[in-house]
Amino acid sequence: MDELDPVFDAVAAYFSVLSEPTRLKIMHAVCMGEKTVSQIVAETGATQTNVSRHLGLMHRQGVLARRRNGNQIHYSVADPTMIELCRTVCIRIASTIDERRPLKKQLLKFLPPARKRAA
Amino acid sequence: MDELDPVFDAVAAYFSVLSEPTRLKIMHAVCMGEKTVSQIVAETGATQTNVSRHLGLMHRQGVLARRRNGNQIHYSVADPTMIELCRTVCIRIASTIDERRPLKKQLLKFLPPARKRAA
DNA sequence: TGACAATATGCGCATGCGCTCATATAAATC
DNA sequence: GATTTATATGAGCGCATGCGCATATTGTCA
Repeated sequence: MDELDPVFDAVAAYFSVLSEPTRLKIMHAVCMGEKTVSQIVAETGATQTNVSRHLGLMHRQGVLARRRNGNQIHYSVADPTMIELCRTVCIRIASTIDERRPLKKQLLKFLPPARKRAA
Repeated sequence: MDELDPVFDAVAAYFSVLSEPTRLKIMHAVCMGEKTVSQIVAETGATQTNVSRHLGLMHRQGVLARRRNGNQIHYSVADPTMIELCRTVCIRIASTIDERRPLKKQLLKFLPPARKRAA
C-alpha cells in the first residue's frame, strides 16, 4: 500500500485547505465573485497579515486566482470543486444537527437559492 | 459575520478528518465494508496505537461506526458523505495532474468500476 | 484463575501551523 | 522625489496534533 502514499498525501493536502475556519471565511467571501484583499479583510474580520498569508497559500495551491489592478489585487475562485465540497459539507452538517435550528439556518445560507429548496 | 463562526468551525472540523493521510488510508480500508482494527492496521501499515487513536477520533466525530464482536471491534463508515467527498477530490486531483499518468491511475482506483468509465 | 490476544490510553516528544508585530515591496497621488 | 495606500513577507511565539513507548483494559480460552 506504500506506493499509494503520494496519493493520500495529495488528497490530504487538498482537504487541508478547507480545514481552517479563516480560509473557509475567505472562500465564503470570494465564492460569489472576485474580491480585493481589503474587501476580504473587512468581510472576514481577520488581520490583513493573516488574510494575506492564507490568500498566498490558497493561490499557491491553485485554489484561488490572482488579478492585479493597479494598487490592489483581486482574488477569485480558481477551483470550483472547492465550492462544491463546501456545499456538500454544509448540507451534511445541516442535516446532522436538525435540533439546532439557528445553526442550520446559517448553514443553508451557503447554498444558492435554487438548491436551498432542494435541501 | 461573527455569528457564523460556529458554522465555519464545524465545517473546518469536518474537513479536518480528511486532511490527514493516515485517516484517509483508514477510510480507504473500511469504505468497502467493515473491518477489524487488526485488519486496518495490517492494511494501512500504521502502528496499532496510531490506528486506534485515529479510529477513536473518527468514531467520536461520527464518521465511523463501531461494532463489538467478542475480542475484536469492527469499524465501518457511518457517514457516506465522507466517501463522496473523497471520490470528488480524487477525480479533481486526477484531472489536475494529467501529465503524471501513474499517479492518475492510482487515483482512479478509488472510484467504483461504474464511475471509472464516467471519469 | 492464569495466560494470551485485541484494543485503548496516559505520557512525552517533535513538528506543523495559525497568529501577530514589525517591516518590506509596489503602485498611486501630490 | 516624498507620502500615502495596498499587499506581501521575515521572525518569533504558542498551541494543536501526529507519533511512539509503555501500560491499561477487555475478552477468550485452557
